Amino acid sequence: MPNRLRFAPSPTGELHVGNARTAVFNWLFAKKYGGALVIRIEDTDRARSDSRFEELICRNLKWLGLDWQEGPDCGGPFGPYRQSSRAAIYARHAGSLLEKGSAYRCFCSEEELGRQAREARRTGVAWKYPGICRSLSAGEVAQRLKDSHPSVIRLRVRSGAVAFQDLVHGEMTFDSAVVGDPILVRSNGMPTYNYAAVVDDGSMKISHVVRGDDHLSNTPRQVLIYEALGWPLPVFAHLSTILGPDRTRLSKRHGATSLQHFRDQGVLPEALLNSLTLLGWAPGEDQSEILSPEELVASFDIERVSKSSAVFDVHKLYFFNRHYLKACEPSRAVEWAIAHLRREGLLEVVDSGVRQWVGQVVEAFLPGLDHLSQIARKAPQLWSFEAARALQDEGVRQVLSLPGAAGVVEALRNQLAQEERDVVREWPSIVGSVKAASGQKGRKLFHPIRVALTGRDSGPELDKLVPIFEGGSRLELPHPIKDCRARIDEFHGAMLSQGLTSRIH
RNA sequence: GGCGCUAUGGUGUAAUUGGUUAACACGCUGCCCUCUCAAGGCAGAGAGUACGGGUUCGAUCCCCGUUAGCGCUACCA
Repeated sequence: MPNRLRFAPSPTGELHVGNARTAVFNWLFAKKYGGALVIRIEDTDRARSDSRFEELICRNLKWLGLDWQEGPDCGGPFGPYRQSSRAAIYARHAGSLLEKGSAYRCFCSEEELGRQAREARRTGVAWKYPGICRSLSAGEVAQRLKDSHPSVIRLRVRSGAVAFQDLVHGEMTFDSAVVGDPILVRSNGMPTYNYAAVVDDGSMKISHVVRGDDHLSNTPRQVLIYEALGWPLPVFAHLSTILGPDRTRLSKRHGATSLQHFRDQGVLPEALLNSLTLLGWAPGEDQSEILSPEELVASFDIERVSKSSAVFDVHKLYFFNRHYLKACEPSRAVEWAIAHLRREGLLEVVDSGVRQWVGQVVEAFLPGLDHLSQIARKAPQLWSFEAARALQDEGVRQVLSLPGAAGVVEALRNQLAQEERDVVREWPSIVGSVKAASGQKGRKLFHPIRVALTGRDSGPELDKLVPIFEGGSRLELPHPIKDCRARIDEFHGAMLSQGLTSRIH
């Protein structure tokens, strides 16, 4: 029964899909059994670490919907939760390991060992630390220390088999003979990853270590450290790697993979969560893949997690996002759209009228949007209606070449010329009159109307578009919206100047 | 070089853990609906389970090899 889980990111970059999935699995596993999740920041590599990333990572995890009980932001009984502030703890345990003889000081030079390793590699021979300093006497050690020889602390690896339990790979066994005595503490006093991770997981009483399978080969080394420390072993679960479409490890090269990016795009957190959970895991046969956070927690089973690597497919994420976008409370999408349109400079002062209007826009354009930031792009007919340019469009020209099309445009213009008509309320009757005057119906009626009013041959229903045009035109917007009369006049004028109405009469 | 992990349609996964016409979702194609696109509904194409050997009456499933990809083999994490 898991009672303490952990997610331990390095603050060396933004949180991307692969790491986020590890966090999600930890969270789901903890949630499912009522365990605690702790966030620990692995910043022993000072050169690459940046606290800016730490903050960003936590913010993005929260946005995703995850929560944790202990961490750098909220403290907890096993802190501190940043490795950079735990130096004393690592030093203390290293000291006792040294005292027990489970570890020893090594004065071998980094350059010399590196040379040997490279040489061995070149000649195709297996190489591990030969144990030169293993049997230095206490006196020798003291003397070299006094002469301030740089030294590292190494674990004295015992011989024999090393075994541990892995929830996704099963029982794992390695031969300790293949691992050279690993360095625990570097010559600059900083702990190495394997050592710090063990000291932290052990002292934080982590019961289940759920992490990427790039650590699988490190685990025997870590198990040996647990043993030396005399600590009980946690249960492990090594998760497969997440790959990009080209089947290489997901990275910046694949572009948009950070959570922040998807968040900025207007992807809903529940969609990302759903999509991330399906990377290497699937619900039972009879269950839908569309699962709310609560359902995910209930269904998740870490022992059903796949052992093989998974390609992250952004199309499937968008599929989930379209679904959740349609299902979510409209006001959520509207508020998001308002914020986005503001960033784009298409909105300034937002009063209730504007809010209501954006609501209409969202309702009309939402079906078919992968994510909300597409809204301005998918609705160009609102802000950029240019009749002259529209007439260059192949699709538009095709519509206008329909027999009677020019007559429809003409009739619509005549109808709208009547100033007293309320375009929105009387739209059905306006269409009726155009129908009567032009003698066209069905697509031959609606297509020319659509083209004349929107400049495009496709888009949401005219019944939805007309109120958006009319309403939008009365709003104070940085980029004014043209109303139907302005549109038809401009379009008709452009047709005239291009000689497209000459054959009507 | 050594050690380890992995391998089911294009993608993610299923297959009561040896008996199925190998299932579902995304994507793709087509049809219906419809003023158009999208949405929605319906249908279809697409794998014989990396390859080769075993074991078995029978292997996606068990065993052994091979190949490929990946990881570790660092005073990176």
